[in-house]
Parts: sequence; structure tokens; C-alpha cells
Amino acid sequence: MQKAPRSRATGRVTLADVAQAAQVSPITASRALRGERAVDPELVARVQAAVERLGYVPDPAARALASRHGTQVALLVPALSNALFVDLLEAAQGTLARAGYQTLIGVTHYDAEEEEQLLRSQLLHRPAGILVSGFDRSERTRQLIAGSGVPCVHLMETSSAEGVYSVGLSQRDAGHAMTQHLLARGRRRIAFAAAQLDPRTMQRLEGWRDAMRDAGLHGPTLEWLNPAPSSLALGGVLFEQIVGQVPPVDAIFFCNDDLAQGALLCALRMGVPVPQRVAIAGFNDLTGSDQMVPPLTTVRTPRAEIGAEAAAMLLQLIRGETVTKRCIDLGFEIVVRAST
Amino acid sequence: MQKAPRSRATGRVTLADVAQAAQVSPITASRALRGERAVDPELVARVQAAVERLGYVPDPAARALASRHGTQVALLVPALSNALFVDLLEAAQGTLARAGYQTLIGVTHYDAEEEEQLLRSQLLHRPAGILVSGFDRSERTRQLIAGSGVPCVHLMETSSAEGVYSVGLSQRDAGHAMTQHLLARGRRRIAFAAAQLDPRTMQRLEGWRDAMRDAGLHGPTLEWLNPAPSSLALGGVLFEQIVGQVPPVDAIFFCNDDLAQGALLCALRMGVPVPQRVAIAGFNDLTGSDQMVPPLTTVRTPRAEIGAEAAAMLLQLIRGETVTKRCIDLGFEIVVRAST
DNA sequence: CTGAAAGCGCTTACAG
DNA sequence: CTGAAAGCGCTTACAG
Repeated sequence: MQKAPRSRATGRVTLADVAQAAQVSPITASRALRGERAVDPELVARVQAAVERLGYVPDPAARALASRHGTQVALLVPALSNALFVDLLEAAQGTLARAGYQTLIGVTHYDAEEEEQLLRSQLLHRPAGILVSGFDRSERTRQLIAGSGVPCVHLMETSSAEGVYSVGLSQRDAGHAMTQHLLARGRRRIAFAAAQLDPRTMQRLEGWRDAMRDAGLHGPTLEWLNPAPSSLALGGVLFEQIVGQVPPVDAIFFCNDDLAQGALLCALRMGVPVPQRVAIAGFNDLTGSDQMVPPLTTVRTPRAEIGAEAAAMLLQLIRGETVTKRCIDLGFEIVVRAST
Repeated sequence: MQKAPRSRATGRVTLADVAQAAQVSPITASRALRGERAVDPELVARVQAAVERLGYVPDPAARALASRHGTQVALLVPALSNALFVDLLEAAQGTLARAGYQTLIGVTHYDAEEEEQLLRSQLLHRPAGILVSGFDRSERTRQLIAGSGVPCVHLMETSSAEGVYSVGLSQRDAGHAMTQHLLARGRRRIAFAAAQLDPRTMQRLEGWRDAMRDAGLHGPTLEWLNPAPSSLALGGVLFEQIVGQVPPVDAIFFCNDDLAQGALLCALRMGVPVPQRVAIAGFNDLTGSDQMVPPLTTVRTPRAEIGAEAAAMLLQLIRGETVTKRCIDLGFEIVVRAST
């Protein structure tokens, strides 16, 4: 009598089972399922029928080990406390999930070192693609991405550089447009107040500077840059500081809605009439901005579309399809409400 | 001359390289690294030195394929638009990352069907552990978890049931305590306003009901239950409806801060004095609640601690250690501010 | 267009 | 306490 094979079988239906049922070799079954190379349509049909019948689901670990890449996509965002990135993430995750890819989420906390560590550990899982926020990262992280050979799409900002894929908007132009809006409203002394000071914020600052300079109204005392993390409370603190300035400002353009909402609440507390005494504008059109008293004028950024489009572009790259439009600019919209 | 081996080597340092450098077998190297069984301390030292020297990093895909479980942990949360779950996630992810585990995040959108699909696809990756929000899920999802044999810890709620692991707080008691606070403030007609109507909200409702009944003040017209997703805007809508009720309520206990913040803003718009005309209370102490006008009285839930503790408990289960305290109640705190 | 063989990098089960 | 063999479930590289 033969010794029982020492089986470690997990009980799951394997590709070998499918192949046997379809009466083809495992390789053919594999190719039929992935749509790779030309396989006789009749065999493809037999394989698919067997998959259906047996309820076969590919094993991601085995696939990742055998092939260069698995079925996960690495996504790096600065923070989840900012609703912007939650929207981005959810949209990207949705598109990727529908294509059979899982999302591996890393939160960098705006820290280049942490980003590198996260990416390193994500790379171990052989992701099929990478999604990152913006272009600002350490040289080593950049090299990790390039060296991995894994396709990568950049989110939120745009770049037409060679070999770079991006879906976003011109943060500078958006900053410029909002400043134009305030100028058109007759405001002259327009302060720019920012926190966190991440690259996108600095690009908005540039837009504000250009518009102010063109109008001959720029002055360094109008710039309020605070590297602390953004929050409603900090918005209040900044507002109190700025509104006490002499000569008085007549508008404050906050680099994001968190700050602007905090400023609006602080104005309420202080009894400073908005927009009569000072106009207030924000950025991103986050939840609640339309509920403020008065409702907040802001820049609506199409982050859900950005997340979905970027994921779609990455999917193309993963499949080896040629992407003709390497840089997609989804624009922005100035949402005028009662605060300006 | 021999034919060159057809190598598919990825160039990465493998366990075999480490074993060779340390002059032990790969199995011994593997055991030394995982701390499994007793290995001669001297060999362990040699292996560790080789790991150090060669910069060896284990391949998660290979490990997942060969063993029953990989180095990822599945985490299921209802929504990321609720800051509560972002805090929970970040804390859990931090603890898991420090132990070498990656987090696989699934967002269920409060949908039992979606939860099942997400879990199913996460399970394919052979997670080492599972973290889920609360106890409310479909029977099939429950069976998927049990059938997988993967350890699971429940977040946010508590249960002392046999074989169930949970870290959270008594949502019912928290609802009861906040109602007691309002009663102690002399409020009599206290409405309970809720959205989403997830299980935790319903438990808070129970706490409110018990307190109101004990005080002989409960009435069905005081219950405002709306199944729509929670938002600032909905809070405003509910506030407007409730405040117009006859006879008038003198307090509204909202099931979460989103709603309560929206109500506070709506009160400002309508010119309804809070808390003079009506007191307002929330739940969770989300960002911004302390910045409201007036600042919001709410229940602070220790979600960061819950996330960290739950992850730590899961780690113990993964390592096969015995967990004596299967149910950890981290409590809550009534944060009294000016809105009540 | 199809397949037998080998291999991805680890761990399990068995034996000593 | 240690190891040679086999295997996890897939895909690559080669050959026909």
C-alpha cells in the first residue's frame, strides 16, 4: 500500500483543478484567464465554464510570487484627517476594486522619511501599480519607484515632464483665480494665510503672489505662513492675528477650508462681520463649507474625478496599454458664496 | 559545458542566501527568524548577523503562499468620511505596522453586502488577522470569518460572549450618561435625533430611552430617526424640524457631532439662542466641536486607544498567545461645553 | 496555438 | 535541536 502523500492542500479550488475540468494544461488555463496571447476561443470557453462551475478564484499570493506583480496597488496619501484625501482614496479604490485590484493604503503624515518606509514595505508586496500624491518626495523614494519598474501615477498636481504620469489640476492657477475673484470684488489688501505648507499650498501661494503683484498690491506683510498642521483651531488663531493687523486687511484667502471654517467661527465669536469688514475665502470645498455662517467661498477641486481618472490611467499602464495623454488637468471651479 | 539554468531570480536576497552565509539550512534560518521552536542561540546569532549583513527582507508573498497566513491584517470600517473611523484606523495601523503587519483597508459604506464582498477579497490574501467595526453583519460574513480560522477582534462595541474578542465602550451607557447630564441641567423635553441608524446609534438611542423613561419623560414624539447618511446639512434640517415642534423641546441630543455641528450652525442662521432656548449635545467629540459657537457638549470616545488596544489584542491572538481579557471596555467621557 | 518542466521564496510535515 | 524533501498555487521561459 502506498504511503499517503503529505498534503498541505488548503482545500481551495486551484488552477490545476480548473485545467483538469476543462481538459487543458494549467498553462493554457492560466493564459485563457488572463487573456494573454492567443488561445483557441473554444478552449477559452471551456476554461471559463470550468471556472464558473468550480467557483475558482485565483490565489493572489501565488500569482504575486510567480509573476513579477500581484493584484494590489500601493496608494500613498499625506493624511486621512483631510477629507480631500479620503475622497481621492475612495474614488481610486472604487475604480481599482472594479478591475480586481486591492488598494494598499499608506499614510505619510507629510513626512518624507515615513513615505519612504511605507513605500519600501508596500513594494515588498509587489504592487502592480503605485499612486502617489504630488511630486514632492525624497530622492531615495523617487529612486525606489523608478527602480521598482512599477508604473506610477501622480495625483492632485500636473506635470508634462517626460515619462511622468499625472492627474490633477494647476494649484497655482486655482490660487490665482481665487485672488482674481477677490480683486474683482474690490478687495485690495488681501492676505494669504496658510498652514502645513505642503507643496500644493505653496503653489497656491504663488498664484496669489502673481495676481497681487500684477495688481500692484503685493506686500510681504500680507503673507501668513505657519508650518503647523492645519486645523479649525489654527484657522481661528490666524484670523485673530490677521484681523488685528494695521493697516487692516480687507480679505483673507486661506489655503484650505479647515482654516477658513475656523476663521469664520472665530469671526462669529469676535463679532467681526464677514464679509463686510473682511472677506474670507478657502480652498477645496470640504464638507460643511456650505453650512458655515456665512457660507464659505472656496475653490472646488474635482478630487473624486482625479482619483477615478488616475486609477483608470494606472490600470492602462499596468495592462501595458499605451497612454497617450500622460497629463490630465481636471481643472477647478470658484464657488462663490456669501463670505466674499 | 552545462546549459545555463533558466533563472527567474528577482535579484533580491533570499532566505537561502542568508542560510548559506550563516552556514545553516534554510529551515533553521527560517525558524531562527520567526523565533519558532528552540534553535541553538549561537545559530540564531549567526543567522541574524547574516540577515544584517545581507540586508535580507522576507518576501510576504512567499510566506503567505507557504504558510497559512501572510503579514497583512484586514480592517473593515463603515466609512472614512466619519473622522471617528479615520482615528481608529490610524491608531490600529500604527500598532500593526510597528509589529511588521500591513493593513488591508475595506470601506463598507454601512452595507452588509459590500462588507461581505470586501472581506471575501481580503480573505484571498490570507490575512493574519481581522479587525471589524461592531457586531452587526450578515450571517454569511460571520461564517466567512469563523470559517477562515483567522483571529478577529471587534471594535467600538463590547461583548462578553464566549470566544468573541472586542475593544470598545458601552454605547448604550454613553447615551444614557449624556441624557442624565441634560436632565441634571434641568432639561425635560429632550429630543433624540439620529441619522444613518447604525447599530451604535441605536444603542445610544436605547441609553437615552432608558434615562428618559426612568425620569418619566419619554415620549415617541421626541424620537427623530432618519436613515439618511449623517452630515452637517442634515443636522441643520433636523434642527429646523425639531425646533419648530409644539410643545417645544428644550434640548436635542444628536447621535453624533456632524449632526450637532450642523444644528449649531443652523441655530446661528435662524437666530435661535443655544443653550437658552434649546440645549444641543453631540457624540464622539470630532474635530471642530470645540470651535463651534457655542462650543459643543459631547461624548468623547477613546477611538485612538480602541484602535491601538484592539490591534495589540489581535497581535496576541495571531501569535497564539492566550488573551485573558477578551473584552476591553475603554469607557467614555462627557465633555461639557457651552451648548448645554 | 499549446504544453512539460522549472521555478518564484518561503514553510510544513516528517524523520532523526 | 537540525535538516532533506516536498509543497503552497501560480507563471515564465523554452520548445514545438
